[in-house]
Amino acid sequence: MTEAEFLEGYDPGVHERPSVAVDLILMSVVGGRPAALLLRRDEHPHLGRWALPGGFVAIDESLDAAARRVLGAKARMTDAYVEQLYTFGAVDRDPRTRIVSVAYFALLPAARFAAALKGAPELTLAELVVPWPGETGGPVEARSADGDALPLAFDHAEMLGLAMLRLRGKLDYSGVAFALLPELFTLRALQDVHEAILGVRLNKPAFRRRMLDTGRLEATGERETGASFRPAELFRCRKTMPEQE
Amino acid sequence: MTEAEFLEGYDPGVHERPSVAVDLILMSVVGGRPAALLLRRDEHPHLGRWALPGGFVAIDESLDAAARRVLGAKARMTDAYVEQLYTFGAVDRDPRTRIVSVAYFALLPAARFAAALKGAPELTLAELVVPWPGETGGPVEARSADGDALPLAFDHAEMLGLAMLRLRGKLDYSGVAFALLPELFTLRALQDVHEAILGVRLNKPAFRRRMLDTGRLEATGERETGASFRPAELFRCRKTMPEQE
DNA sequence: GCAAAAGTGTTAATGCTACACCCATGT
DNA sequence: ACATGGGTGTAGCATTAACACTTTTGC
Repeated sequence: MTEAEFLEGYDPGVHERPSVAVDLILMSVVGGRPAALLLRRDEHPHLGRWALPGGFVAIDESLDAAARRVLGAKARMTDAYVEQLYTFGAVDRDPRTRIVSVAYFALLPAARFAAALKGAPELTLAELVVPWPGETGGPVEARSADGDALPLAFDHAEMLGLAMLRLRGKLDYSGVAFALLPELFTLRALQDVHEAILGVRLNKPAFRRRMLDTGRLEATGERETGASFRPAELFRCRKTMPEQE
Repeated sequence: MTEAEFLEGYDPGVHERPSVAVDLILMSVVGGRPAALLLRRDEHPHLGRWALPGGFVAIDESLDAAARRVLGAKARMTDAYVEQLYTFGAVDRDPRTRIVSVAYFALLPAARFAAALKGAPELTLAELVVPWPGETGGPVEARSADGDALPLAFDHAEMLGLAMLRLRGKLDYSGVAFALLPELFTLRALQDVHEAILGVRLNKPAFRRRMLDTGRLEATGERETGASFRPAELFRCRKTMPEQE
């Protein structure tokens, strides 16, 4: 029997299958703090709690494609830095039925974050309360702009915690920071992003030199405008795609 | 309507669902080289090629539990360091039907690796051919002890590549190296593991000091036996579980 | 001129590399 | 005694942290 003949007669069987979903952690740094976009659940289960945007994976759709589809449908976004984070598969993580969820994070510059909020008013900006320092990747709390706690649905607090941990880990060797900044940015803005994610204050001269020495930055000669003091030079990330993993 | 009433009446629906599987990368360092255990496929598809041990996730079984079940069933192993690696979800990754596969890796000391091979003779030891240096986490080739190429089934070469990359990344901050060594080990053995995974030669005195300074090692006072030269001291990893992620 | 933040130079501390050397064991 | 690898000390080099300082803009 050839492989083609085998496939012809293959019966996928009837064992019960879990549903497969993707959940999207739309992240940015807003006002010097890490933030994510959440949806208020208006149905059971976890009615009234806050959840990550997500959706089921179609049978003819790859996981990555599903993540991008959700990005477009829920946040009206096309291009963004998207990366798979972790797959959550506890049996009772969703009380309705068995759902295995592949968590992705998408990194957005603050401006496009705000635009997404405008274009999709059902989304809410949540500031992430990360237990600095020495955090372990455990659950992270969310808080509204007013400071109110936003109780999270399902295992989404764990997802946010893991996303923060991954981000921290990749910060200094993989251009993720640039995905959180506009095309042109100042070194100060880059430092702010690093400080927000790491949760520590960094030394300015050391940080500048470290960044410039990586060779990933390209000076534009342009200057920031609008400040009432010396305008900072604008840089651009050299065209090396932030490599996966 | 309360949440309980909602769940009572919930209909999981009839949308077509992918199968969910786990694949297990059983890794060790054997003879100074990274190695994994593979199974020869004796059925279509990919008949005659080499595959990672795996299995479908049952409807009432968490992903982690499925990985441990496969570990026990295919390798007659109970305790090992097991960690989720990545989830592979391309539509056509398996020609039979849509299968989303969650890859895990399990790290074993060389001795238990050999024991697994004995207890499960259908397994084959494969040496991993990693393109040093500057590898990107791309596909990795496997080779038998005799040096013959072992063509891999499905996307398992990508899984092996990603496992090597992850291992490399976690080596210096997360006790993964200790999971590849027996309970008691010499500093030379620890260095051999590091060199095998990183693919570079390390400086002996610097490596010793770096390891001792971490505080993760505990001197036992015991000595290695059987060598025809000065016996090395045996160390133990201090009881801090190798932290996840 | 003053305030505020950009940007630069200089020094100190730290960690790593390389090499040399001594130590302990079996033959 | 010697060969072999374990183990330690020291000096040189590179990277990084910390501080002080100069520069440039708006008011």
